[in-house]
Amino acid sequence: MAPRKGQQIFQATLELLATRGYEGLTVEGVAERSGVNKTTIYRWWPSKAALLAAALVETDLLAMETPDTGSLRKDLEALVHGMIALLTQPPAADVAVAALGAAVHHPELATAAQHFFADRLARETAVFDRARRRGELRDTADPMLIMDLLAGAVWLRVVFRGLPLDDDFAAAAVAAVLDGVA
Amino acid sequence: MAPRKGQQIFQATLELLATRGYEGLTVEGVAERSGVNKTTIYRWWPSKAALLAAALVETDLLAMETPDTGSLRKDLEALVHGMIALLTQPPAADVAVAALGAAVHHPELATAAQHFFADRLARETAVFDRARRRGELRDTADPMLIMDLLAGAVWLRVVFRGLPLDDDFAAAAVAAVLDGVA
Amino acid sequence: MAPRKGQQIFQATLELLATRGYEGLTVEGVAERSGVNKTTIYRWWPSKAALLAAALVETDLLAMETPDTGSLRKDLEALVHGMIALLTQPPAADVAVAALGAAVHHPELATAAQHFFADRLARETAVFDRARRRGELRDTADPMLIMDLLAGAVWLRVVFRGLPLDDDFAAAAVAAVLDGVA
Amino acid sequence: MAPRKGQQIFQATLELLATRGYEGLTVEGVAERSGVNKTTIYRWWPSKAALLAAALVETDLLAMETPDTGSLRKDLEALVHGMIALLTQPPAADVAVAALGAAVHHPELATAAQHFFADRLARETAVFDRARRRGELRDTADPMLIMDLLAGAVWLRVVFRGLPLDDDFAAAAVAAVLDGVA
DNA sequence: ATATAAACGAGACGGTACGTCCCGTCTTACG
DNA sequence: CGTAAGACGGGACGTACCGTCTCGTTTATAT
Repeated sequence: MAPRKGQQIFQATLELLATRGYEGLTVEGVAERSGVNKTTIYRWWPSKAALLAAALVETDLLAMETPDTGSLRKDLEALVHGMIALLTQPPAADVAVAALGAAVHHPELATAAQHFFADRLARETAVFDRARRRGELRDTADPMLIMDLLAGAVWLRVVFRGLPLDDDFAAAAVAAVLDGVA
Repeated sequence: MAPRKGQQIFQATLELLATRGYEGLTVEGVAERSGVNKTTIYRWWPSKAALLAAALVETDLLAMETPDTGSLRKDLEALVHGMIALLTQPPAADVAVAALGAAVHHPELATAAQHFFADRLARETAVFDRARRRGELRDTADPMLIMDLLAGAVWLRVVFRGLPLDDDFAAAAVAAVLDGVA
Repeated sequence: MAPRKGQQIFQATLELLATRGYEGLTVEGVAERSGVNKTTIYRWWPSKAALLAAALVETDLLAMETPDTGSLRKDLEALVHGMIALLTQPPAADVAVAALGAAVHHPELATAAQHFFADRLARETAVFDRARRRGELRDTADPMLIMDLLAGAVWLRVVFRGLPLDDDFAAAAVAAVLDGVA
Repeated sequence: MAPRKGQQIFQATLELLATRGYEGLTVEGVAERSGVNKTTIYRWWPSKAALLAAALVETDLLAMETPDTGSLRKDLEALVHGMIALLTQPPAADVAVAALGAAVHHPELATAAQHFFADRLARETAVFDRARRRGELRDTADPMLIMDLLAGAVWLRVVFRGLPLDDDFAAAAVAAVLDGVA
């Protein structure tokens, strides 16, 4: 259940998204770039957002690695690092930021975003499980909350505040959450 | 330096944004709704994003109150509460989420978002100053970091995960940051 | 040399022509309505016009009766009557007018129209032969011319002038041609 | 109330109609050929048929001359001649036949056709008035009927029978109507 | 009865044109 | 003489059919 040139279409979709942004991503542009007729795209996906969501599912551009350094602090710093890279290092950042930004406005992409974060959390759980076994984490600690604090801060800093993030930020953020600020 | 029907234009802009979303917000729609010619809008603002940025500056829909409960924890919980309300309670939420979402794609709005968060931080600073005076906060604690962790988590939960947030979340998030999870 | 569901196809063709007009008659519509795949239609007829031409050949919706009242005048009036009915009484009129109108633009249908009128003329010849035997017609009179004058007038009135035609018109037209107006 | 390049649009419309037929007449084609954007055409005319109707009203390609030879027979022969020319001599014939053929299917064009024939009849009336004054016409003779017989026969012969028409036809047709065939 | 060929259905595709929406610019008339 | 109405070129939208193609699956007939 996929068009014959599905890969070209997805690739063109992500390329256009990365280079021209979400509003510059047009079905006509994708069609031209992927050597497919516009009709074919509409035959398979009802909207630009649905097409992009499908392309995002297929790509491994946004894949994450699950760190396992032996220390929760280091693992979390690595995760924050990965998040920073995801939102700042081209070409993944162009895709990730634009797609997450568009998810605000489009249900199909919102769903994709939910899957994206749910999938990440599933992998991150391993980190917390190991930490808990090592006694590095309180029993009451909530992994989703911790990751949302950290990842949310990265998003806010990078996208909303437009500030650059360095290694120190990762360390400081992780420290704040692990050790508290009071 | 403002058109005669500036208020109607801004109001129409925010109404359209709230009801139809960012993509449904069109210059033509604003013109029609505010009884002004499209040309007039283009004379004063170069783009939809700039118009919206201006409208956001003028509105008090997104204003915040600075809590002063006598306790940092309570103050932070109140701030998180406010953030949750901002992103979930209509009509402010429709405007705030759409505008912040669009800021990802549009420089003018990104600038507005930066001002928005800078302005909030300036007010929040009072909370931290008081807390520091009361000895509720380490000297090394970074207010901006703390607020980014908390506000970022709210954004991520509400917008990217699509999850509802309640009072417990505010308390838990503040506790994590204040007390640490290790 | 006909598809298995030929009758359904022809019926669907004429139905669509009658209800939606020539432009609303589409191969896809015929395929759907007749429970046949679009490919099958294209296997047998090269175009919409060819399909319609074939359907018209098969139908007896446009058949005529040859009058024989014993009087040329009465016979001609009956023929004019039949022509009026053909162009004004549904459902035949919907098909006949649309098909003849389309014949202007499409060679296949033009050929069908020529056959249609040639066939009618062959039958009408009997009327004139009898009249000539009865001495009701000059030797020099040209049956085709007479019929073209009468039938042409009906077409022009009904289709181009959009006027309703009644019995008096038939009588007056026949009188003009039989008796002259000078 | 007309677009700035109205003349170019009308000209392109009639050219395309003449060269490519009614179905080959496309709004996009007219737009391109007349150096106008498609949007502009839709701004002024709701459909292809309406555009064509407007173009036909403006053109003098289909204008007729009113003969005045001093004899009804000659005048009528001249009128039939003109009708034959209108339906057979390019470029007028391409436009006239296609437009009248399309009038069968489109209300706007049907209206235009009615005006066209009504206008012709108004001019032809002069011929009949003169003839009546000269005593060449019975008092009961109906000009519209006479013209419909003659013009209808020309249409039927040329378009539906696909036969060539010569001077003899004009003479014979006029003779039949003036003198009768009985 | 069964092979075999014709006919068919399913459905993807490139393509053209449709008619619409909105963009941002430009012309023009008027107050 | 500047402002505002609105006409304009332009790009993309999403849709409808077109006519073509490939590929299995019936369905009849002719051994």
